[in-house]
Amino acid sequence: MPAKRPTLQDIADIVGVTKMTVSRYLRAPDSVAPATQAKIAEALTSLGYIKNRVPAILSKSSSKTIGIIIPSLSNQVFADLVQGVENVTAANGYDTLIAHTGYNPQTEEDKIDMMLSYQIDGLVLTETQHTPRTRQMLKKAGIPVVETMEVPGEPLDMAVGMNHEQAAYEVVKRMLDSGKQNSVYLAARLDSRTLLRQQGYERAMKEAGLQPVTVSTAEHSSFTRGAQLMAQALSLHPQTNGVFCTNDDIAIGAMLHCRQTGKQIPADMAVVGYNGLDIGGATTPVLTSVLTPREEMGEQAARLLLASLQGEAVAEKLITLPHSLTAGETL
Amino acid sequence: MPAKRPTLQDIADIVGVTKMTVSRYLRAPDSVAPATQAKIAEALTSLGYIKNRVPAILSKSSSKTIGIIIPSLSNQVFADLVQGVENVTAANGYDTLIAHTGYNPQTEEDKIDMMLSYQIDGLVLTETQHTPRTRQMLKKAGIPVVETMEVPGEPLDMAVGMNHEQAAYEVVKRMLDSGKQNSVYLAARLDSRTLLRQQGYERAMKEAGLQPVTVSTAEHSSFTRGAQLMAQALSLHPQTNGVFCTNDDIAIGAMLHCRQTGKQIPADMAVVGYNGLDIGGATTPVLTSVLTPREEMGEQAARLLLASLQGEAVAEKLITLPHSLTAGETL
DNA sequence: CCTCCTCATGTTACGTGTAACATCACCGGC
DNA sequence: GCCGGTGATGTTACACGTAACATGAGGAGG
Repeated sequence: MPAKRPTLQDIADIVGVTKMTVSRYLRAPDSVAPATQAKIAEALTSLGYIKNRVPAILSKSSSKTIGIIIPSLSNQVFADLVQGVENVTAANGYDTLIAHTGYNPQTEEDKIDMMLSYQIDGLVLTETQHTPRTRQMLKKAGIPVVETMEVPGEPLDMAVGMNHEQAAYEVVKRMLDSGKQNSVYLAARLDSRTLLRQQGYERAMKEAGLQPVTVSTAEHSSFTRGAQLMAQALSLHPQTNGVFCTNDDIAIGAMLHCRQTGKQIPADMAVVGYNGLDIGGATTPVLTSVLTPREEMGEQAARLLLASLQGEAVAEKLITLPHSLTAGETL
Repeated sequence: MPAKRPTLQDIADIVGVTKMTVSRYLRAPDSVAPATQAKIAEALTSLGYIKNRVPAILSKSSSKTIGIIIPSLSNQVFADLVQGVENVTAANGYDTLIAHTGYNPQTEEDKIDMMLSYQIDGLVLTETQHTPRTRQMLKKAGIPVVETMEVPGEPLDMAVGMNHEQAAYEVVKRMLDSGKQNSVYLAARLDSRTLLRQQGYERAMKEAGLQPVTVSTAEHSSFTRGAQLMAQALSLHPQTNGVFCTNDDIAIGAMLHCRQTGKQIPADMAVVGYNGLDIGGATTPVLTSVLTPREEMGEQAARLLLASLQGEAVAEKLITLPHSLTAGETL
C-alpha cells in the first residue's frame, strides 16, 4: 500500500503556510498572495493532491450532489431522464449519483438509505410506489424529492410526470376509430405505468362497448417476450387485429412475430408502441408509438429541485407534461 | 425546512446513555443490555434516525463502496457488467456508485474525481483510454482499480477483459470460409473496442488475400444507423455479400435494411453481430453474434477488487475471458 | 507620526460516528 | 470476604476541510 493520500496539511507544511490558506487557494486562488499561489500550485501538483469533500459534507451536511434512482440501467427511457436531470444539475455545479433498483421497492429503500447516508441534497425518483420506511426516511431527511415519469396519487413532495392513462386512452381510441375493434393490450412486468396504460386502454375499449383483453407476462420486457406475447394473443384470440404494446420492445417483438407468420402490418394487424425509441424509426413500416417527453421530465425535475434548494417557494409542485404520437405507419 | 436530521446524540439523550452505546447498538445490537436495546430501538424509530456514514468515512478514510464508471447508461452491455460487479460486491457488504461518461475521457476524469472525493474503496472502469490526470490521480489514490471489457496495453492496475481482436478474426474467418468473400465491417462511433474488432476483421481479410472495407460513422450506434450503414456499404460496394457489425444494434439495422430491399439473409447477405444481446434471438432468421461474457467480467473484476482490498496478493492481475458465438442463422 | 483601513494569513472550533482505553458493578470461586 | 473476571457503559481523541473571528503588516490620509 502506498502512503496515504496527501491532506491540505501536507501541502501547507511544504509551502510554509497553514492549511487554511491552502483551502482558500483551492476555492478562490486570488484570495491568496500571488507568490503564495505559485508555491501552493506547485506543491499541489507535486504531491498529486486529490480533493476530499467528506469533511465539508460533515460540517455543512450538504454535498452539492443530487441522487437519481432508476429501475433499470439498460432502458433508454431512464437514460434519457438521467440526461435531462444532468443537463440542468451540471450547469448549476451539482454532481449526480445514480443507483438502480431492478424495479424492487426494497432495493429502492436500500439505495435511498445509502444515498441519504452520503448526505445528498436532493433526490429524483422514477417510481411512485415506495415502502413505508422509504416514505418515513424521506420525510425525516428534509431534502427536496421529485418523483418523475408519472404524477403519483400520494406525492412525497414534488412530481413531474405525464398522463399515461390518457395517452393510452387516446391512442387506443385512434386504433378503434381506424377499425381495429379487436385490439389487445400486450404488457410485460407490471409496474405502475403498465397499469395506467392498461386503464387507459380499458377505458377506450369499454367506451366503445368492447371487451378489453390484456395478455401479459411477469417477466421483464424484451423483444423475445414481445414475440411470445403476440403469439399468445393470436392463439387465445385469433381475431385480434391490433395490439397496443406497453413499450417499444414488446411492439418490435410483436412486429417480428407478425412478419414470421405472414401478417401484414397494419392491414392484418395494427401495432402501437410506447415511448418512441429509436428502433421504431428503423423498422418497416415505421412503428407508431406514444412519444414520452423523458428528457424534458428530467430537466423539469432538476429545475424544481434546484429551485427548492435555493429556498424558492415552488408554486407548482405537480407538473404534467404533454405527450404526442410518432409519425408511424403501423396504425 | 424541518428540523435537521437526528444524530446519535439525540437518540442518546432520549434514552439516557451516551452516543457510544447507541453506536454500538446500531452495529451489534447484542453488545448492549437487552433493556437498553429496547429503549434505543424505540427512540430510533420514533425520531426516524437515518444513518450517516460520513463521519466514519472521514475517520477511517474508507467507505465500503466501489465505484463503477460506464460509458453509457442505455447500453445493455454495461448494464450486464454492472450486474456482475454488484452480484459480488453486494454479497460482501459493499455498496456501489455508478457514473456514466458519454464516452468522453474528460467526463471520466471528472466522475473519477468526484468518486475519489467520496473516498470510494475501489474502482471498476470500462474504458482503457484515460487522461494523464486520471492516471495520476488513480496512482496517488492508492485504491485498487480494475479495467474491464478489454485488457489494456498499459493497465492502470488490474484488468479483466476478452480478446476482441481475436474474436473478430475468428468470426470473420468463418464468414470467409462460408464463401462470403466480400465482407464489410460496419462500425459506429470508434471506441477502442471498435478498433480492436476492426483489426481482427482486417487480419482475417488480409490473410485471405482480400481487401478489407470498413464503413463507419462518428455517430453513436443505433438501429437507424445500422440501416444507413448497410445502405451505404451496398451503394459503395454493390457486391457486398456479408457484413460484420461492431454491435448487435448495427446488425439489426442492417437486417432491417436487407429486408426492405429484398435481400435474403444469409443467402444474399450474411450478417454477424457482436455481443449476443436479446434482440438477436427474436429476429428471423436468428442473428449470429459474438457472445461476450459481460456479467462474468463484472464478477471477476469485483473479485479481484475485493481480494485486493482484503490485502491478498493478486497473482494474476490481467485476466482474459473466453468468447463464443451464438447459435444464429444469419451466417 | 498617528489612526484607520485593507489585505494576507493565522487561530479556534465545529460537525458526527467510532476506535481504544477506562471504569464500575456484579458474580463465582476459593 | 477477597480476587479475578466479565459485561455494560463511559471518556477521550480523532479524521480534515472550512466558517468565523483574530492578528499583524503595510499604506494612505490628515
